[in-house]
Amino acid sequence: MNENKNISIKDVAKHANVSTATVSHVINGTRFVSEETKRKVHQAMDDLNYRINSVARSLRSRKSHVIAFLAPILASETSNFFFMSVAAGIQSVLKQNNYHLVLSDSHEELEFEEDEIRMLSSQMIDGLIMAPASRECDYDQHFGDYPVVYIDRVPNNHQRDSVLVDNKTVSKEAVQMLIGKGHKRIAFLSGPHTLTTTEERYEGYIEALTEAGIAVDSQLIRIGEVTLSNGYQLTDVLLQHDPSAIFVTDNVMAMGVMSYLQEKSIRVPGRIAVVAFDEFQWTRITSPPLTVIEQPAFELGVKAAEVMLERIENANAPRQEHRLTAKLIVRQSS
Amino acid sequence: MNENKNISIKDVAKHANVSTATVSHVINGTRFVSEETKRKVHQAMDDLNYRINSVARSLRSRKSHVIAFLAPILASETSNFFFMSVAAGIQSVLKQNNYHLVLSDSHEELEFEEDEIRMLSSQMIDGLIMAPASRECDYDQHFGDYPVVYIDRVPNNHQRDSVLVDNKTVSKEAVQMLIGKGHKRIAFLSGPHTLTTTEERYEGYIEALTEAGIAVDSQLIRIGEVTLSNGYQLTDVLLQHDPSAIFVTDNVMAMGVMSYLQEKSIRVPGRIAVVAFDEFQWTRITSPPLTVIEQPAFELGVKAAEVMLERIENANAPRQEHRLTAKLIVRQSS
DNA sequence: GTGAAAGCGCTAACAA
DNA sequence: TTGTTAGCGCTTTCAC
Repeated sequence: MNENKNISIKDVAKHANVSTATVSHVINGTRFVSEETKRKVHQAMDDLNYRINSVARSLRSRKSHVIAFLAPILASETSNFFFMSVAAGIQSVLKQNNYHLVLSDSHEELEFEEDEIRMLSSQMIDGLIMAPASRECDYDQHFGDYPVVYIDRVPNNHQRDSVLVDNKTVSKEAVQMLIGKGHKRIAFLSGPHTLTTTEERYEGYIEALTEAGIAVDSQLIRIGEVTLSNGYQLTDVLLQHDPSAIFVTDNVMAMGVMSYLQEKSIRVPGRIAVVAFDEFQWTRITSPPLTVIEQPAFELGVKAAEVMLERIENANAPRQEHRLTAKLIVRQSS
Repeated sequence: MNENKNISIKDVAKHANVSTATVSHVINGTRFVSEETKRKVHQAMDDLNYRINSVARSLRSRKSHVIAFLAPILASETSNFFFMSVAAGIQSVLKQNNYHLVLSDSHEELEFEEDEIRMLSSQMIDGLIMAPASRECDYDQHFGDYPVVYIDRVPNNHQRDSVLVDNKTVSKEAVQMLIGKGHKRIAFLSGPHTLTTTEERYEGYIEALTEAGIAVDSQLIRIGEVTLSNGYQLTDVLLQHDPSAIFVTDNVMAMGVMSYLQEKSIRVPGRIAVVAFDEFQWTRITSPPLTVIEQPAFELGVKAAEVMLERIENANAPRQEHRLTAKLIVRQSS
């Protein structure tokens, strides 16, 4: 296929009349080499079309300069965009620091996730950034000897660095905004509380109500599988309890909500106001455009990568937990 | 962090009182080992919590069992979902065959792409599946000594396997459907023809018109940057030329179209019909729900992975070009 | 300023 | 049925 068959550092050394050590040092800048020798080596590398074999390099140096990102990126069209933005953020700082990113999918399922961790652990990675699929799992027993940074969510009782969104604060803010507009019966629609994120959003909702002296009505709280059709059905159920607003903590469910309201010609926000999580392009073209909470996905990735690199530098630095602020974007649906 | 410091095959061998060769063969099933010995070896591996070092394994065996997928996965929230579905398809067959998938982002930019190819080529991959960002580039000079399968699009004059969507046929079908409903002035809105996909869709459009004896009106054809706002603006321009239908070959532009029509309260399909590319969940919740062309993204990935594995098996098999059929989903917008 | 050589953890040819 | 050992391509210590 290509003439770059098996050109090794040895061939380059021979061609340039130097030792392999010198070639290696030229490549890595790890010790002084005279200009003249450098020139010869570069010449030889060009002539032979030499490409470093980073597998051999990793084996010897015990560093791969590869960071893995494990998240439910293939799971659904919504979660995948959030995590892809996170990935883009991670990538941007890794690239600057000469690290590489490997994306790995967890399917949001524990079993898949463990498989991937096993695989990654044997591939020699220098670090793992992950959005755990479960709070309950004891991940530590699966990890290899590399730093781990949790992103977006964390498992219970973990001892690692983490970079999270301040879900509670922004959820509270959103609900308070609704309360400020006179809403008293505010429904809460979300996926199961198996993730710390969902739980935190719930807490924000409860706190806003409580502080405003509004009684929490369990009829207005619905938890269910995160699908469009489930959002649709639960909206139907919720409407029987006469809410004047719905706070949906998931984007896909929000589509279900909107499709229900549209189909039944229920006026938004006249009859019912809607606030949803996540800013996607489609939230601007619903009728009316949606009020949403925009999560700093890219920045989450940037921060996580920064934390990772710091951790690699200094294994003993104190543990960090970062909370990034999300932004409420008020549009016509509320 | 973890007690699995440096357990090698050697430690296992010592612990089990066998040779490293035996351990290796137990792991890989590459030659007969007595049950008794196998048991001892497994025992030792468990005791020591041994994990294979696949870097060493790759170095020695010159196979990594890793396939890379290079595509514009981080570029935009739309393209990314298409390619993530492709990735899921690839993943599903690789997993069954004990291969691993590494996702790599091209940003839809040649420079990024070359960077990634360079990096991948030094990482010892067994194959590369890619959606080239450009038709013009001579990719072959960048590739290493592994098979390459093009997916979704191909560069000019390539000599590789490819797995593509039958864009022309389905586009033609869509336009014919519009013609069948009496439309004569059908607008065509797309991104630049730098990708084979866009070009093929254009050909389908032209062919449908021509065969129906409808003159092609260049005023009804608009090419532009693939963004929501550009879709919005070009719709405004197009409407000055009185089309009764719009065929948009890109999903993000379609959002722009819909947002314009909605904002100006233009009836769909009464005043203007809309057909767009790609089936996303949001296309079901626009008013009215969109008629779209659904690409077999997952199947594309499956096929590409299959072709790749065949190619790895047999480097000299004849070159394959596969065309998968896309599906027109007629909903209320047309 | 540069070279020789050991060895990372594994696989596989050869030997027994 | 199993063991011995060379060597994959690189980095890095030690020596000069």
